[in-house]
Amino acid sequence: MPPNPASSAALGPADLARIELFAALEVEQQQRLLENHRPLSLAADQTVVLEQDESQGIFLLRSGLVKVRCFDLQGEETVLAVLGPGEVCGEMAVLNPQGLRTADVVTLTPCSLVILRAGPFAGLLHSEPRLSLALAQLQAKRLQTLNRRLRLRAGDANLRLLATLVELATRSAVNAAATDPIPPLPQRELACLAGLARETASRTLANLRRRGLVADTPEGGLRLLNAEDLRRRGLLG
Amino acid sequence: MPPNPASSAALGPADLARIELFAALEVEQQQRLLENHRPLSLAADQTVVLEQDESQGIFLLRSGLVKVRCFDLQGEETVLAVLGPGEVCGEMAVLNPQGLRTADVVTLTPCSLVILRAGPFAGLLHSEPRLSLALAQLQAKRLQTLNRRLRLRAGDANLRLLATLVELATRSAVNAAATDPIPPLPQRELACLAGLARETASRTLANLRRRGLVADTPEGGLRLLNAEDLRRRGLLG
DNA sequence: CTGAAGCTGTGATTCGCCTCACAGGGTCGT
DNA sequence: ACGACCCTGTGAGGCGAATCACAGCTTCAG
Repeated sequence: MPPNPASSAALGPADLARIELFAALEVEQQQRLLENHRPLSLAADQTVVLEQDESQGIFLLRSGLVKVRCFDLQGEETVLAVLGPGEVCGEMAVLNPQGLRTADVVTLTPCSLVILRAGPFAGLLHSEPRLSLALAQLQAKRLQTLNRRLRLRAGDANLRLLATLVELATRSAVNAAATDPIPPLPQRELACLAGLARETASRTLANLRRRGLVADTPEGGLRLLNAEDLRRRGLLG
Repeated sequence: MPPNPASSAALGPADLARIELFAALEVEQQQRLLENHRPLSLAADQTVVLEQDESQGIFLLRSGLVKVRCFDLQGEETVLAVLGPGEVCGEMAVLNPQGLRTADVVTLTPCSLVILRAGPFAGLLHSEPRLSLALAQLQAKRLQTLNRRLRLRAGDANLRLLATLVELATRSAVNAAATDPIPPLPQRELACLAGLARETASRTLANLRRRGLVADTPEGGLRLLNAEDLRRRGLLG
């Protein structure tokens, strides 16, 4: 599928400046990172990068949601992160000496993204402390959200599903709130994100609807209704 | 308790060179980091840093094991990481703009560690790409082990306990193998690390002993016996 | 129209772990 | 020596989620 012309047009330093990782760089440096960039548009449920893939490249997500996942030996899928507009992935493969991918990235919704060449990025990483420091800070943030994820795995089905919905809502747009709408996703996907069986997700969701904590949107998605309840559960902030 | 003179003596650049995070630095830079460092010796089960503590400082672990943990709203403890000799902690608080600690650090065994001043470290971070890059790489490694931890939470009690024992064994010394001995820890602690009830840890451990996968050491600790079995379960590498 | 395939809801059953309860054996202070 | 305390092992019961099974619904291709 050819890239969407509307989304690939006019990509410039202004786009990078909006991305935390690159915000501190000089315009000229941002220009260099943008050399030979390639736009990429994908439908939902498409693989962006494969584990063990050696293809180098930094992915900027312009719109849509993706999940970062891996499989254990029994074929069980574990979701490591959900990324939304303005976020970056693929930067860990550049840090890794072997340059191997350590996880899959798969679209949850239709996505528009941009691939930057890894070479200039890696080069700049060695010469520009602002970039490597920003990267370390990005990783620190990733560690924080992963910590949160780990904590939530101890909770029951309600908590886990709510936490998943909060994550989806807050990442579905830049500066999104927990009560912003969540794009339509199959229950199978929600269950997988929450680490639950599909049937349990269905029952739990029905439960949340009955309690007035979640409602369906006209578009077929979901919306969290009770921010106060979420705060009480420690799912905000 | 005063610091152990034997362990606090003669700390110099050679010590830092053995620590991945600082290995790439010039000797002169290492010297600067060591200015005003303080040694610290702790018994088992002592708190090193408190969550929300604003005290700045980088901790180098010279010997012993510590756990990094946090609590959720229900008072449940979640262990985020286990660190051993040669590892560093506290560096995330320097990256964090507010400088707040995001987790507790508690000793599992008697520990000898060194506290570096945060100021010089933070300064060097902004001027020396080798340091900030090494930090990003350290964070990347942390993310990897946290990913593994998250995956294992999906497994059953046997897998989780074995994974915990592997982690303890491999971190109990520099370059330790999974079949190296694990220092004595109360079952309560093992259970907490594995995310299990104490009784379940006891029963599961009995099970592993019966199957010849684990044995007690004369010192009161444990030792993993069957590396092949661990490999089959995806707990090595 | 019709059948295939995917999604959702729901019951019934099973299984694993948590919880409660308790007993025996160390260690320590007094 | 004695109790207080913590550690370990083990039994019994209950609960929550996975699993199995299926029915109604939509979508879509032929």
